[in-house]
Formats: sequence, structure tokens, C-alpha cells
Amino acid sequence: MNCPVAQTLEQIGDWWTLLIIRDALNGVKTFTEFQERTGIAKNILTERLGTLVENGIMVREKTRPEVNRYHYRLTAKGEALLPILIAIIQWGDQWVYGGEGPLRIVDAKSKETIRPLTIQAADGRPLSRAELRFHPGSAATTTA
Amino acid sequence: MNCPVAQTLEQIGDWWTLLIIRDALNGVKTFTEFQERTGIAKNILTERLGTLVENGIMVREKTRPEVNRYHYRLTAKGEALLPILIAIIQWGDQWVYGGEGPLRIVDAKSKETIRPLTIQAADGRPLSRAELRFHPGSAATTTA
DNA sequence: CAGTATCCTCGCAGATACTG
DNA sequence: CAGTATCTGCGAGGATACTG
Repeated sequence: MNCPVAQTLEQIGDWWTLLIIRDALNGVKTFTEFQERTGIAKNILTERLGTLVENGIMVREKTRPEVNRYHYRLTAKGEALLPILIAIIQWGDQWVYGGEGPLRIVDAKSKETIRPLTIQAADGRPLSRAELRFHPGSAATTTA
Repeated sequence: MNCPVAQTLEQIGDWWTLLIIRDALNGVKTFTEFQERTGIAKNILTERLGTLVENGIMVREKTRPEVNRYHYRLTAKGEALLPILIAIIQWGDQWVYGGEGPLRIVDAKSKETIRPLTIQAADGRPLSRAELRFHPGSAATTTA
């Protein structure tokens, strides 16, 4: 499917994959720590991490040259997933937890909760749903 | 899992579900049109639409009182998924298509492409990844 | 610790046929 | 048109045991 939604889902659309990325953004680095936090089976975790590395979303690095310990770290492509995660967290917080969710994302300095993501025109003006269009083809996002 | 990411994925984390929402945001309304656009099997589509309605993301309405034709429409909860979709589209466009993707999201008035989503502090100042913290527990997004 | 290597199952997706 | 109903498979995901 020639659609950025489908293509993105191809790389991160899997349940476990997004949870791995969530944990990575929270500073998790090692295989075992990912495994304990997500509760995923080891073979599945191996495969998911492998795919993430293949897709250039994470890299696998030795912690020290002579020991078999590894860190998984997000690449720039992986870090760029942050807005997706934020959007997901904010939606879940509002619509599942009614604004009282267990997780806040805060400004490190002021400790204040960050704003809901807003959609902005090229000049910075906020746009509502109705002011947006998908191109090309008003109802032709999709497929081929 | 008591985590807004997991909870959100519970409701929209499925491959087909997000594609349905993508199409709904593009104005698709009827069962058959969803089916043709996504290529999903009918029984699966039935189930997915049913779940979306159960979860309050879409509603099913008769087009006219006496005929068995229906429209599926996004609720406010469903429309609120827009930032997630936008974030996904923008990521796919940049990191899969290298900025030359097949889909642009434009300001209906000016026809200009909208900005990449930015993360903002309470005062509107844009925040980088490093300036964010997840609370509570620096590395404790997660679970229970 | 950081994985492989197997085995097993069950549930989801697909296909097809049918209905108001 | 807008679905239900049924069958069927296959493959992702889990559990467990093993390894450098």
C-alpha cells in the first residue's frame, strides 16, 4: 500500500513494538530490561528488536568491547517517533482515563505538563479538523 | 496494563482499525466503501466497526429512517485521533518516503502544507526531546 | 546476561455462501 | 446494499529448555 499510514504501521504498527519504543524513550536499554518491563516472550523480543534495528529505528551496541553486553538505543529516526507517542499518550489520557491518567509528560525545567499537540498552518496559526485537507484527491488518501 | 499507550493501543492498535480511521477522516462513510478501500474481508470489517462503535470512536446511523443504509461517523473521541494520524503521516512521509510521500496534509484555505507537529511547554515554547520528562518515575512510564 | 532453538496452540484473517 | 454465518489454515505469539 502506497500510503504513509500503512508504511508507518508496517514499521511500528505492532503492539509490542510500540511498547518497546515507549520504554526506550524512557531510558530502557538492555534486552533483559525490555523483557521484564513489557513481559514479552524472549523469542518475540529478539525478533522485534531485530526488526527495529533492520529498519534503522534502533541500534545495537556493545557496552564494552570485550563483554557480551549490549545496549539498544534509538536512532534519529527512532527519536522522531516521539510525537506519535505523545499523541497516543495524550489521547489515552483524555479519552480513556478522562484526564486523570497515570502518566504525565512534563517540561523538565518548569515541571509543568506539556500542551496537547496542535496542528498548525505554515504561518503557525492553529488549524481545526475542518480546515484541513488531504491531498491529492479529497477522499483519496489511500492505497494505490 | 495501566499505561495510556497500552490502553490506546487496545482501542486502535490494530492494523485495520487505524486504516479504517484514516479513511473515515477522509470522508468515507459506508460499509461497502470501507471494504473496497481497505480491501479487508467483510466479516473482519464488521467486527472492527463493531468494536469502534462499542468503544465510542464511531457511531452507526441510518441514512434515512425507513431504509437499511447506514453511515459510520467519527465521534468527538474519534476525531480526537487526528493528531495521532497526522503524526504517523508526517513520520512516514519523512522517514519512509524521504519527504516525497504521496500524501500531503494542507491548510484548506492557503493550500500550504501544514507544519510538523511540535511539542510545546505550557507557555507555548517548543520543547526538544531532552527537555521532556515522563512522570511519575523517570523510567517508570509503564505497567503497574 | 543475552540471547537461540523448538514445540505447541489458538485465534485471527481470509474465503465463501447466504439473508433481509 | 449491508451485513451474518461457517469453515478452515497458518502463523504469530507464548512457554520452556538450552547456550556462549
